[in-house]
Amino acid sequence: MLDGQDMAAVYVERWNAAATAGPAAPCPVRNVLDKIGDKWSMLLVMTLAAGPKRFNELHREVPDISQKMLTQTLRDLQRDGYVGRQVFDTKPPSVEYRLTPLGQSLIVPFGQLIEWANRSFDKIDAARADYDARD
Amino acid sequence: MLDGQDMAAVYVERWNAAATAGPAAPCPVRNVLDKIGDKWSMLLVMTLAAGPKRFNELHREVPDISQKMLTQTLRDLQRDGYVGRQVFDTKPPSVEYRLTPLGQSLIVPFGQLIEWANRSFDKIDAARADYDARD
DNA sequence: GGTGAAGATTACCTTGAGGTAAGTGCATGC
DNA sequence: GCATGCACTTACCTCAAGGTAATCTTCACC
Repeated sequence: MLDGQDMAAVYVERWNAAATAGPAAPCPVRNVLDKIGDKWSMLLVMTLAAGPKRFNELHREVPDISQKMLTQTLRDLQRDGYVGRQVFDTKPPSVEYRLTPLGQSLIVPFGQLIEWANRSFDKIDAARADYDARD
Repeated sequence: MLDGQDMAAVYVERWNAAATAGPAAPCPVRNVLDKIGDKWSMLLVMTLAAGPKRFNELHREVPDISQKMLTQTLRDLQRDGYVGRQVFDTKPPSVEYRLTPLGQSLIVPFGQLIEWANRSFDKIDAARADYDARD
């Protein structure tokens, strides 16, 4: 297990390597961070963590997402191998989405981050109030 | 320690709580995710993990960032309590940025994510090639 | 008196993520 | 025959993140 400094070095190094290699060779870290940073990917992954769901079922559980973004985010997650899509030949055809093993494995480190966020939010909030109080 | 399902439940629940409470009550997770997802915050945090640095020193180590974004990202990180800013009364005045204990504590869960990303990129890449091969 | 470094700030512009709203094809229920 | 549900697709629009480039102030050096 790496410590903080080594981790930082690996990250910065990889990043710079990708930057000098041009946009054709994307940084693995940036790649994952883009998914994590976008508005819906991780919410869908976490929603699917409870088990496989169908399109409209997902839409009901995450009501704020538009159909367009639900389709698009699901496609992206599928392309990257985080979720699998299975069409059942019923009438009307139904489609089921479920996490792949890769998608499930993301939940572990992402979960650590969630825990950190929940633990630390008080401090962040206090820091903000403090900062804003000094003009 | 929570397992995947519980983690998911906490995340989705918090998210929904924040959504129904309106934009006035932001989700702690989204809050942290926004920093992690933006283009420069985590790169600066990781660069500062190696030790305190001055403004132009940071600019030299992260050459792709514009002065504007360096200033702005540093301000945001400072406001949230991730980094501290110390002005030395030399001539010309020099300014030093360093991680706070809160900022240092972020490196742990974030580092797990970096390791996951590096470990998993081959699979993601393979999944993409596979997906793209099927039109 | 001109140049350069440090640490910014400002005005302006581009790009793309995401939202809105409408439409599609097919089937069942009333 | 009309409405409704499912799983999308398409066209259009908005807004904010981020980039570019110029400018500022203070001091030291030559």
